[in-house]
Amino acid sequence: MAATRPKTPATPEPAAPDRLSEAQERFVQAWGQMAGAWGVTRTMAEAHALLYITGEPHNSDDLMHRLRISRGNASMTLRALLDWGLVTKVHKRGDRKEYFRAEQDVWTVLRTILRERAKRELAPMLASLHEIRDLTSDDADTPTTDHNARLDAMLEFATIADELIQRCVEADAPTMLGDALVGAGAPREGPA
Amino acid sequence: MAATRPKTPATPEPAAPDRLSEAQERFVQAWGQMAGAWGVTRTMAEAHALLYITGEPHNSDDLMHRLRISRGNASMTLRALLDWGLVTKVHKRGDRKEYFRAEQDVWTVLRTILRERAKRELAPMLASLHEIRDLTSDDADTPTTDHNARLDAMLEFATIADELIQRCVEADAPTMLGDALVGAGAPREGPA
DNA sequence: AGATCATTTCAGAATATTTTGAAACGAACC
DNA sequence: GGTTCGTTTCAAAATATTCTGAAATGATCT
Repeated sequence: MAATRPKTPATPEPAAPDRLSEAQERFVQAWGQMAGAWGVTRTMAEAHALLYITGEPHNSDDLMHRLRISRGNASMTLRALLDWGLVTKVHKRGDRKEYFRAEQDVWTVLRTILRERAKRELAPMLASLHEIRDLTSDDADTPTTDHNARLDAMLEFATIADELIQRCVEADAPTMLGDALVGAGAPREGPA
Repeated sequence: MAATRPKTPATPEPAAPDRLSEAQERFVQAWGQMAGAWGVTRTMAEAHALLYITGEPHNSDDLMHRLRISRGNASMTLRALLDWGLVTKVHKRGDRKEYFRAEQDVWTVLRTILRERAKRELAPMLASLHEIRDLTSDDADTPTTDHNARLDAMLEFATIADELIQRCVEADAPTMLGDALVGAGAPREGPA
């Protein structure tokens, strides 16, 4: 029965390279589904996933073919990833093309994403909250005191979140979870 | 000069209710911009913001008018918020309409969002990663060892994130930042 | 300079997401 | 039973987002 080329129609045991490719492909897909969670487009996430899981630098053409996207899209996607700081340029001797490599440490990737999202989303939010708070700050009317309390709660929340992220961003990989998150300004009650 | 009704054409000092309305409106807008960060639609975020900042229960009609959305949209949005657990139903005596109130504690809101997103996004991701890992688990080929290492790093990362979120979700508000985040399984190197 | 190859740009096309509005449904009253 | 008022549903419309592809730009070589 068992032969070097079995006639079994349904793939019985794919060769190692095939399994690797399939694993890579599925990883790219899975990571692409998380795109929303990271606040990037699906293609950005897929491109990043490909660069991460292969570990190798790739150029625009590689992306075009493996992700089946247009040249323009590949260019824009890589530029956006560069802008986020999720990939870096790599030059290859004797090759005119530009290559891109993804950061290989997952904790650094997380810190990069936290930093960018805090900058792009949290900071403007904090600014808005402060402005809004000023609208009713000098008002002693009863109807606004409740409103102000709610606004202040949100403001404190956003501020703590900002500080927490700041700590994570500044920490180095191994201490991130340990040191960075401790004593981040939790709203503790008693003093002693 | 100063009179009970000054003639100045450009609004010099809006009455307190006006400033309150404006503050509410701007808060709703600001919160709506964070919609992407929470993984909900802009309208869901705006509706939640309105219910939060006013502190009062509102019905479908209130939402329609204050948010200028259709009846159908208001219904779907409220149902989605209920589904997320971000609002609760409130019944008013002698009123057929259903009212909805937003959770007032911001840390509880955060925990709710973390719980839902972990369930909807992280859990499927973890499942996928395990499946993918199995594709090349029994493979001793050199090309797959690097791949497996990267996949394992990602798997460990996602697992820790899941545990961390779990702790936050289970913690009660005041201890969330303090106790929940400490000792969450950080990848420490040396033992001593 | 001119030739060649890589990259960027961006208006229009393709997709995906969100919203509408009217009809169907349901629940509370008479 | 029927009527009224409120809610839900969902196909079609409106919007928003992402992608394409070809032309423009830039970069490197002879």
